[in-house]
Formats: sequence, structure tokens, C-alpha cells
Amino acid sequence: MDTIIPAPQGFSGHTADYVVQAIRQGILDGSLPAHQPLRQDRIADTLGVSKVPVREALIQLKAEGLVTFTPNRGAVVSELSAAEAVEIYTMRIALELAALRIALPRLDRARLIRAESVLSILEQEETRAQWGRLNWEFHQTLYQASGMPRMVETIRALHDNVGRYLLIYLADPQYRRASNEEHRRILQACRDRDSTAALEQLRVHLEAASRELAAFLEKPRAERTMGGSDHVG
Amino acid sequence: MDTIIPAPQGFSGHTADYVVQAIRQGILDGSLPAHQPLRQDRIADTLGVSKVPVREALIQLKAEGLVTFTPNRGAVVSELSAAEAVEIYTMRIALELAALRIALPRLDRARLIRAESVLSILEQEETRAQWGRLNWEFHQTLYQASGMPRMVETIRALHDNVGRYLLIYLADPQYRRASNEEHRRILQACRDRDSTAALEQLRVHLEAASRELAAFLEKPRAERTMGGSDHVG
DNA sequence: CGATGTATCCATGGATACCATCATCCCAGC
DNA sequence: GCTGGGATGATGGTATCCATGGATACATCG
Repeated sequence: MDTIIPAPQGFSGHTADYVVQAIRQGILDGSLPAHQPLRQDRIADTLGVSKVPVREALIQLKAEGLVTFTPNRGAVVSELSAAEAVEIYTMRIALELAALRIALPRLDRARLIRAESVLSILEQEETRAQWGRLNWEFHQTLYQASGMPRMVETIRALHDNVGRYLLIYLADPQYRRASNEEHRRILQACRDRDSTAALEQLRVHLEAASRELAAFLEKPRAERTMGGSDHVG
Repeated sequence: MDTIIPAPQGFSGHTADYVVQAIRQGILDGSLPAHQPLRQDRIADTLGVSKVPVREALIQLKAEGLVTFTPNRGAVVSELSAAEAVEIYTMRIALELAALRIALPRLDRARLIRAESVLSILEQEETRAQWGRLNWEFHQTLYQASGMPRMVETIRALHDNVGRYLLIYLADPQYRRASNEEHRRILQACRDRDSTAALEQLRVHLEAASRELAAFLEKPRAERTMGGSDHVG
């Protein structure tokens, strides 16, 4: 949080939304680790706002599941249990398969090209910080064609909840390669308008991630290797 | 809102949660109709709290989709378009089928009896005000056996978004009878541990509601008969 | 030396007062 | 009849104050 620039200028909309963005980004890129206390006046000072919009932001993030409140003790960054991870992936599989099924017949050339382009960047990206964003960008590009913004938004919130841990999983080059291949198969099936194959590949993709994340979270915290470096290779 | 007793006494937890409950109830039972402005200081006075927790409550309800914000104009009760209704039911079908599939093998005797009891009350209930609550109570009883609280909570929020309109749909005795029969078929399939039938009946149930609600919302507002009386028969 | 009680500190959660900004409405003036 | 410009009122945000309860350090007692 210290490094976040206190720059609310040029921001339209509610101040709370600005605070939400700042905190969310900190959680997603790992600079705000699980159990990190989120002190209201400290955040207010850092971002150059007052306490009220900070509390409003924390409440929004609570609704997304990214922070957890304890009465009279304030908010901390949420920790995910293995069971919760499985639950989130269960919801993601249900919703993302539905979204893709609806989106498939509406995927136009432009969108497929865009998905292809995101995927190429993702495959060559060596910096962990961008993986989560690009990964979501790829999936979102497909789902948006469903014309169901609320469903896409719900899926995004679920994705954000596992985003931090996904980075750890992707730090292993083997899993990263597998993930990229799964993305390619999904995209190819979309190009072929092969609905059955696309949905099946998406299911495989999500189930693999669910399995690996659950296995990771079932290990005691001490044994977990969080992937130290910003570069792999 | 005028009739709500300003009685925060005996309420543990955050004041905002108390305000959320009050406003949510007003929206669900129809006393706060769509497009009703939700004035912050008026609500604060009525409930005997200050403005701050009211704004926090409105933000929570925004996250649930029950209220809509317009910059510098505050919050109003959300209105649902036909497209949004279809979107919500698409999400409900995806999530509720997944929840029921997981819950089915874990449904014990006690829970089935509880569901049966809720259904009996619902079938004999003549007062509209309770229909929404009892309807959700029935579905929730089944889904809770999944052991996935977050999924159940997400489904509840989606249910609340269509709850108001469901009442109109159920005001027609014909649809009400059909709905009750669908509930019975779902419950019977659960008792028989017939997973395929239970999921299929749930899908039929939700798709029927989706179809009727979409048809209702596609009519111009002037033509809509909102079902005047509190009693049918 | 360990367990328990106590004083202090500190952050939360909420109330209150105040203010800039923006939307809306009403009305004069053309 | 249309337009422009105050009143008016609500939002959204700041600053300040305070009661409550958790946490910690310390002191006292067994």
C-alpha cells in the first residue's frame, strides 16, 4: 500500500470506487497478502481521502469476497480455504460454461482475433504481475459476447478471488504450459464453432486449476512455496 | 418505509446490516416499488440512525443489484428489464442445478421433512407477503445440503432480484398451482434419489418462471396488472 | 515463576456538523 | 412559449468527536 500513488485526480465517479480499485489491485498483485489488516485511517491517509469512502470501499470488497470483517477489529485481506476454493470453482464452472454456451454463436471475427491476440501476449509474458490480468482478459473476451454483463461481472468477482493463488500455480512452467495449451484448445473449438468441444475444454481447464489450487491450499501454510522470483525461465 | 419501527435496539452487529434488512424487506414485499428514490437522511431519520450507515447499506444493496445509483442523484429501487430477467434466470439455472446436484446425495431425512413442511405451508398460504419468503425457504433448504454457503448466498441474491415480480406471476391461481406441482415433483425426485429427474424438474420450474417473467416485463408498464389485492381465491 | 487482574492504548463504528457540487424547479423576462 | 438564472434540496465528501471493545504491557498474587 505504501507504494500506491495518492492520486485521486482525474478520477470521475465515487471516491469509494477509486479506493476499491487501489485495494483490489494490491490484493490481486500480491502486495497485500492474506490476513493483512486494512486500517481505515492509514488507507485514507495514503490515498488522500477521508475515512468514510474507505469504509464504503471495504464494504464493496467484502461483497466481492476479497476482504473479511471482524466486528470491532476491522477488515483484513481474505484467506481462502481449500473448501472455499473448490466452491468458487464449482460456481465458476457452472457460470462460465453457461456464459460460453450463450456466447459461442455470437462470437464474431473481431472478437476471436482479439482473444487470439491476448493469448499470444499471455504466452510470451514473463512477468507474473500481468498473468492474472491477461488470463482474465482472454476469458472475458469470450464471455462478453453472451451479452450478459451481470453474469460476466459475477464471474470476474469469482476469478479475482482465486487470482492471487492462480499466480502461484502458474509459476510452475509445467502448469503454465498446460494452461496455455488448454487456452489454445478452447479458442480453436470456438473458431470451429464446435460447441461441445469448447465447453468440454473449458471444463477441463477449470477443473485442472481447481484441482491444483485445492491441493496447494490443503498443504499447511509453512510448506507452501509461494514462488519467490518475478521471473521464470 | 414510514411504517417501519425505528427500533435498532437488540440488534447486534453493524448498524448498516440493520438498515440493509429494513430496506431489503421493503423492496421484497413491494412497499418500496421500482424507481422509488431512497433518500439518505429520510431513511436515517426513520430508522433512527445517522447518514453514514445508510450509505453503507445502500452500497451493499447496490452490490446485490436491488438498488441503482446515479451520480449526484442518489439511489433508487432497481427496475428489471426483460433482458436482465432472462440473464438472472440463466445464472440461477446454472447455479441452482449445480447446487442441487451436489446437495442431492447429502440430503438427509431431516432436511427432506423440513422441505416438505415448508411446501405444505406455502401451498396453504393465502397471503402474498409470505410467498416469496417461503418459496426461497424451500429452495434454500435443498441447496444448503451442498455445504457451499457462498453459492447459496449468491443464489439468494439472484432470487431476491426477481422476488418482487415473482409475486405478480404467482398471483394467477393457474400459475400458482403449476408452481406448487413443480415443487412437489422436485421434492419427490429428491426423495427417490433420482438425480436426473430432480435436476430436470428444477430446470423446468425455473424456465417456466423465466418465460412468464420475461413475457410480463416485455409488456409496456401501463398494461401490467400488478395484482391489486393481498388475497386470492 | 506462572497465572491472573488491571491500566492503558488504539482502532473501529458511529454521530454530528459542515461544505462544495450538481440537479431540479420555478419564475421572471423576452 | 421559450429561455436563463437564482432558490432549493440532495448527494457526496471532509473533519471532528466519542463510546465501545480488543490487545498489550505491566503489576500483583498464588
